[in-house]
Amino acid sequence: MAKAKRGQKAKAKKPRQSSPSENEDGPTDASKRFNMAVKQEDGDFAPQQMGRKRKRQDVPSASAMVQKKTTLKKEDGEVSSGTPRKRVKKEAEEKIEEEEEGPTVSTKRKRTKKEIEEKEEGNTVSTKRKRTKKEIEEKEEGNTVSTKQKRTKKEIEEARALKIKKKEEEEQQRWRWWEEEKYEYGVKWKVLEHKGPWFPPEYQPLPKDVRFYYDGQEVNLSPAAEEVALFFAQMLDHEYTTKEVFRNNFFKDWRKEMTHKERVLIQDLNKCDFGELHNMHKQKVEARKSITKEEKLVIKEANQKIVEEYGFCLLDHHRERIGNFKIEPPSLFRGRGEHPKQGQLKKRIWPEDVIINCSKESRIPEPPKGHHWKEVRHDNGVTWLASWTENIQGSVKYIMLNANSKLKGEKDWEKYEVARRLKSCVASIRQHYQEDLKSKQMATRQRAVALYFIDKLALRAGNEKEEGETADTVGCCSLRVEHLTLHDHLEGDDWVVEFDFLGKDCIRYYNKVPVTKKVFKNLKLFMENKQGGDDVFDRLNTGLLNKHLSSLMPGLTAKVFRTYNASVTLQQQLRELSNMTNNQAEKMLSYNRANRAVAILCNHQRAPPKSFDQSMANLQTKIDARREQLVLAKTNLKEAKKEAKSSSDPKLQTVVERKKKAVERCEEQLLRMEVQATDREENKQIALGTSKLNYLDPRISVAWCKNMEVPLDKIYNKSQRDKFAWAVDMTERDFQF
DNA sequence: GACGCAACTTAGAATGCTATAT
DNA sequence: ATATAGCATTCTAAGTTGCGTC
Repeated sequence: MAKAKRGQKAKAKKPRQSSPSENEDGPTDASKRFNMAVKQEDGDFAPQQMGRKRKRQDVPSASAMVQKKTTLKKEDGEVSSGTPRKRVKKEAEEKIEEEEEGPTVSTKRKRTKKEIEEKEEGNTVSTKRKRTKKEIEEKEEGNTVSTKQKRTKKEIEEARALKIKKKEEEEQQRWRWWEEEKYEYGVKWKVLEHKGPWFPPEYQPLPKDVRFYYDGQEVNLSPAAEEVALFFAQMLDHEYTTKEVFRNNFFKDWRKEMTHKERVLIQDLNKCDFGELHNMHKQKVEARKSITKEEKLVIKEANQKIVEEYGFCLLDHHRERIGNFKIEPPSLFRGRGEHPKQGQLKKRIWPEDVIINCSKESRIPEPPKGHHWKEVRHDNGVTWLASWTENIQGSVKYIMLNANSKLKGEKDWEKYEVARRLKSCVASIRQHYQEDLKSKQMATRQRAVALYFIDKLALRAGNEKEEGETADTVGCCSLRVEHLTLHDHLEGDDWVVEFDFLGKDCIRYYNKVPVTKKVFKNLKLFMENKQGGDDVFDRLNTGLLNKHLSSLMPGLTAKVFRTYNASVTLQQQLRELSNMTNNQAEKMLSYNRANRAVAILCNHQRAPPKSFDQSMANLQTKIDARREQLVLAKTNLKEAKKEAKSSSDPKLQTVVERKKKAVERCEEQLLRMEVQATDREENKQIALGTSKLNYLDPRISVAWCKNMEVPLDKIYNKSQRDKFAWAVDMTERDFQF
């Protein structure tokens, strides 16, 4: 069934071939401009945000990159507050460039202390550590009973020993797969054994006193209908349940789960009263919050048991953690953005739906009692342990290994090696697509412009999507005319392309980019005589693009450019921003700034935290209070000065000094808080984690830590260190991406 | 070369946990 | 002792890519 795809290439009107003269740019400013950009560093064409744009921030009239990329999501007709906010943001950013350390210092300091303690005392349970700390204090005060002291000392020692032992054990157990020879192509493992996935518990019907009403009348729902009703009731506080599409999809699927009788009765969602179900759920959540320590421990231990049993597998004689060993429980589908399928029932997965993959000679996992697997296969050409087909999109879901596993790590390493290979040939590739901008073939020109965007702006490839199956999002190749606005001149720049579209996860990409004359002219040509809904690149798709790329360099695809430009940007920014003479907090600041530059380049955003406005307001009241305090301190100082002048008492002079100090301290604190506020505002919508985890070659960071003498755990937490163990182990300080 | 699907990476939101502030 | 903030972890949706098929 060939469903209509948005922007059918065949339908799009064929743009006429341009005459050569029309596109002959000649050695104009355009090419000079481009060359300038190309010349960034090591002959690298620095990506737009960090290269050209960032530089231009210094020019007063130029607006900062951050502000250009307005980050609001386009949802529910929420209008992105473009300009007014931008101004604020720009000032904010400039300040941060100088002062960001305020908040960073404080949080970092805290962590440092904590971590030092961890190091010294061993990886003890927090309660233990707390007690120890307390007791040390008591000891210092000389208030403690001697027996207690002794125990404390002993405890500390024991804990320390335990930690060291544990660390050693961990190190010893770590599979140093990166020192082993790789398997032949296509072979992912030789032996794979596991227990199969963990299944969520079956539905437990509600107690009788929790009732559902239809049209004011109590209805005793069948278990199947009740389960689905509860999914909806649990979400009542969520915005989803107010959306028309969500409600309709839910209601339609819910009715499918009803008995005939129920279906006849329940015809209108608006007449459904889920109040008691909703309240029960809320109470449960509350109850969970206020349980005792003991109960918490019991739950924790039960969870640990599950992890112990199902959370690991044996891969080629090494115990490896599984990333997602739990079968996804049934629920209402929560698509991102305006997803046409939001609210549909995501059905319960039974063992009968699940395919198991393991080695022949291993112990085959046992299906839950009374059930059987859909299939057991032994395919060592794939990495998954189990899979099932999900009912919303009909796509396959997999159970795979954790990021710290060999299978994932090796692939990750490979990814960065491919990106590094791109580094050595990126110059010629750029030259190549510059040439292609003048091609007689429309398809070639389109490919060249698309590549230019992918390289310069780190856009994703942009596959075609089936209309009506997913939210309407695009990437580079699937850009439509309505997503671009061409400006011959804009804000002092020539040939500016204004991008405004929803990308992956319905994250808005908004950017105004000065491009070369050739690119600009080509775009005009591509968009000529087209409607807003037509594809800009009607002769291009990701397959064609990637085919071309792989002919330029083995393994090269569109997404390699993202990895490459992200990593290169990090390295360059680190070199530019960090300084050995800085203190640790300042070094951390430069690292985070470099990281942030990449996040901006890759357009990694998050929704502002729920409590954002509140915590912002709290901070503001603190600032106001401090400000008042400062005024008071200043008047006090004046008074003191006056008195000191009119009297010859030398004591008064010291009073003046003291008051002066107080004013200074107050000013300092005020500044720090203001910077913190600015920083928080700035980071409101920027997510650093994704780039750190997926785009930045960890060896750059490891080498930086070594060179800067910053402990690695300042930039990578435990799981990140585990994921990047290969890089931590092999990277020397002279590593260059 | 278009298409569909399998397999895998990348993504932000939701939730959980812990240290710190009150 | 409790509330809160902020980071870590979990969850699963949403991308990219390659391959087989016609």
